[in-house]
Amino acid sequence: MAIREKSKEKRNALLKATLNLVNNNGFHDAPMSKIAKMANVSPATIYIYFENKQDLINQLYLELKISYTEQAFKDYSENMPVKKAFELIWYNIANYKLKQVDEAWFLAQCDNTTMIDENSRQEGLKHLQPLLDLWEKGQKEGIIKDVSPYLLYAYAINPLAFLMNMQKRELYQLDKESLKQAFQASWDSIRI
Amino acid sequence: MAIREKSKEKRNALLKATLNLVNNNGFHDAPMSKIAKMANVSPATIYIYFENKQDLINQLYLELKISYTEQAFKDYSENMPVKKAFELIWYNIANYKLKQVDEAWFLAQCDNTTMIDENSRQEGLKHLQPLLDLWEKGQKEGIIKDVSPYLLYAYAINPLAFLMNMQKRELYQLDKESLKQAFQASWDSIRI
Amino acid sequence: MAIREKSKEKRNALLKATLNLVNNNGFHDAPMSKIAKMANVSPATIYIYFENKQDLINQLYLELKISYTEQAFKDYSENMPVKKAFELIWYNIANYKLKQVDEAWFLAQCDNTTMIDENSRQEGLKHLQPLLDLWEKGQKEGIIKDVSPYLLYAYAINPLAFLMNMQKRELYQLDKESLKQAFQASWDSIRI
Amino acid sequence: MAIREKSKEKRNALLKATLNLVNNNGFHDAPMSKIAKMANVSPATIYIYFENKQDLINQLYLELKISYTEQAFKDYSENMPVKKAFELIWYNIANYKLKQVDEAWFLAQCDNTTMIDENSRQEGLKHLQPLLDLWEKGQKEGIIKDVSPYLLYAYAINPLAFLMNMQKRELYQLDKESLKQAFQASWDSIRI
DNA sequence: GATGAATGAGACTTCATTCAT
DNA sequence: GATGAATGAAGTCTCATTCAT
Repeated sequence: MAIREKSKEKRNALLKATLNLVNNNGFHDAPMSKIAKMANVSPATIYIYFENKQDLINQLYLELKISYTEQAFKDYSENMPVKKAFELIWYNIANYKLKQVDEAWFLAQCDNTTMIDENSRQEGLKHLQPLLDLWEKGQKEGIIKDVSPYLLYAYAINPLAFLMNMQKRELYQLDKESLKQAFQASWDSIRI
Repeated sequence: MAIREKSKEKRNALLKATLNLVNNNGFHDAPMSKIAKMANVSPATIYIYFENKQDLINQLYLELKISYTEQAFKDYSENMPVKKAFELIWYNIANYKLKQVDEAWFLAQCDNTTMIDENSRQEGLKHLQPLLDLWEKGQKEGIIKDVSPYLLYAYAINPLAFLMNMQKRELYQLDKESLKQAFQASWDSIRI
Repeated sequence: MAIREKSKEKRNALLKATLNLVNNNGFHDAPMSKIAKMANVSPATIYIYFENKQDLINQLYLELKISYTEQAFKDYSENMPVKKAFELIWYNIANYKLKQVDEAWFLAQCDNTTMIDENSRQEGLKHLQPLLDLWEKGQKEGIIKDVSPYLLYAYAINPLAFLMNMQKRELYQLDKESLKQAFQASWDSIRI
Repeated sequence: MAIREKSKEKRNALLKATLNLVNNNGFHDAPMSKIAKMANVSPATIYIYFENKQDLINQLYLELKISYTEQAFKDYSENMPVKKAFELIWYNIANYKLKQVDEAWFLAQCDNTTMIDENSRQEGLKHLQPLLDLWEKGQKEGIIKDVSPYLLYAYAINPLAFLMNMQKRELYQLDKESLKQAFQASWDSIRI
């Protein structure tokens, strides 16, 4: 009665292969056949783990988004002082984008593209709530500008994506010093 | 000349159709046949005006990029005071992204994707030189932080792309007041 | 014996599932996986009971054909008078087609299609021999037209398949009265 | 401005190839690739002439059905006496089934199968109306049994399909004499 | 015996591009 | 220059069957 079980390994290999191919070749030219080959399975096997290509992409997106936000709020607790807390989260995010370049790059592509279902996108957004809460707290304390959280995000967090992009293209080097500069800019843009 | 005019019309119709289809359906699912249909020409006709699909996309990208930077430096002259000049350029860019949403959205997709040749991308970057020069001037005058122009761009300009994205998704409204807030954040992040 | 019983159950479930799927979806779109699911077994299990898909279909066909002819000759004995005997058999067949619509419909599909091996088809034909013998007897007695048994079958029996077909499509209603009419037509067509 | 036009020839070659393949191999195992090869075109070409496989089958069905009924009513005029008229139509149909064996066999498959859309089937039925009208006339004149036209069709016409089937399997030979016998049986079954 | 995972072959269909007019 | 037909190559996905437990 013991049978082969769906292996987490294979699933992960497929997700990883998808990530690599989409990153290097774009969503177009990341055919299922190549994904299968890269993951060392038959094309048909993909459909045991995922409903179809869209589902594969969606699941990858969600999984990465979750891992991303997990990292973002590592060591964070709600009763830290606002600036300290922001700094922590900011560096967490920066580190994620620096160390998990491929994952970050994939997420950026999804956010600027029609690749992802609106549903999955919505789902992915939810996980940032604690940061929004933190900003609200900061606004109440008179530390942070009283503007839309979207504006805050645009200046405090999103520029990291651009910098990472430039680094990936070897136009810019994100070292310790420039990280400090970047953080300073982020903070200056949102603090009162 | 009548013929040349007519040709220009067809070429433009093709570029416009491409823009629309890529924006709405993504680069995948923007087949040449649909582009042709939308531009009211035969698929074969596309190949009179463009070498192939990649060339079509590249040319569209460059054309938009040029129009974008033209707008960006409208009314700008090198001997304006730095902050005034920056404000002018910033609002020029903001207006472009607000009014030519589709064009701006297409450019954003290109910048976060493998759609475009590295060549064309380089080519597109050149046109921003005057802004870089302005920043350098500001740095010499001690008005602007002494950091990489990429960092300055990441904070001063790039956030607009994010805000526009949110506005397109109807999550955020870019009105006069919020534009003012955005400009303030931009300026705060790069000024000394 | 418990095991053998259980096995018989599974085999029957598979045959039944095949019947249903082929009837509703057609031979195409009756994949082994769906058959398995409908019979609540694993796809692999099918291959314990049947050699392959063709074998499954063939066996189903033969089984139904046997059950069909069993019904056809229920209560029949060779020394009944010809017309009485024919009436008995005719109504037996009619009842089968009326009550076991699905089975009858499946058989009709097989008889008009490449689904079935020529072998199995031959095998299925054999079981009608008693009817042919009856006709021969009737011919000798000068009651039934002296023509090929195929012709007799075409007029005496086969029309029931068409009527059943129409009934299945809800274009025609086979009630007591119309059965009587049909029998009369059958008899008129073959009697001298 | 003159361009290649969709050729009737190619369309016909495709329909013919489909007919042959479906007849010989069944609807399953009549893949588009084989159809294309048999018609000497590229698989992609099929989709210029037909929307998809279902459409190809549907169109083939309708075309054959029309040609079938055209033949059926050849030389027929409404003011012929009932029996003469019936005989004419009956022989027209018989001849069609004898001479256009493949076409007739394909139609029979469609009528006993899920291959065809219910829509196309309905469409195909319409064309038999004149025969129904003839029967109604015969009933008013007291020549033909006062029963449902479906019953009349089942006995007067449908047996030909069975006989043709047997002939195709070389179990029965439909020569002049047996045709006469068959017509007699048809007439006996429906006349008063 | 029974199973769910796994798969190679192949199904239908689409696409960028070329052909022939 | 302009076209619609035509196509080879390739894409996504399904299927009958086998594997490994």
